[in-house]
Amino acid sequence: MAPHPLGAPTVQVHQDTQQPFSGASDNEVLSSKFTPPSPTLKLRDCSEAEAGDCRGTSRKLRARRGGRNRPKSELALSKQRRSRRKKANDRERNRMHNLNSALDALRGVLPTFPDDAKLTKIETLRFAHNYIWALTQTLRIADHSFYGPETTVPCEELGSPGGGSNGDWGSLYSPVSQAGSLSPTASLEEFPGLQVSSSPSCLLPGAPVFSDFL
DNA sequence: TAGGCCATCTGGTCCT
DNA sequence: AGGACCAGATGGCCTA
Repeated sequence: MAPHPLGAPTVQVHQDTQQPFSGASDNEVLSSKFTPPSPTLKLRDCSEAEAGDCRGTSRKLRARRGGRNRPKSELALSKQRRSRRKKANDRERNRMHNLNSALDALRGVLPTFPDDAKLTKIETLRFAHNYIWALTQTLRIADHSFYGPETTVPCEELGSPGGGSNGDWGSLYSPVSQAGSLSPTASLEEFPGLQVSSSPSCLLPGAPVFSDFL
């Protein structure tokens, strides 16, 4: 598997994610939702097994075949399916917990106030996306001012990703602006390197105008 | 109460 | 064969 940009190994997996259901066992969960195998399974089992088994193979033949290939009873098959499903559910649960841990880690590095409502998943992703873009633009502007202090950066050059349409990028801080719990300017107080200007101009070296991103 | 968000289960598909 | 990943379904919780 290719190395993950987020650095999967650094993601903390909490104990409770490893054993998430201390209260109710998986068996309880499964038993409450488990749906019995479909009636068609019986037919399939028969077709999967050797035709002779369905027509009544002699005991001698079955005995000679040995334990491994011995066709399992309906009960055993059902047990096996249930066991596999249970294991798959556990893995899926852990996988989602890992995903949520990574999202939490991402939330942790995004500039929000402690009393802000927790960003939803989609908000976190959009915010991170736009935040990275904003930081990238800041670096670009910093480069411009480094090589030429008098240099100004036209708005067109700063154009937002995706061709400058406001589509995706209209959502910079949208999570919070939509929720009303975090304004762009408020969050930017935590960015020492970033300055906010109410002016529509993009010509302030080193000062990205976040209102242009909105 | 409707709508949004979330966790979980589940079956399908692809890969090793 | 078994694991990872994905998307749909479902039900619970919370808030406007």
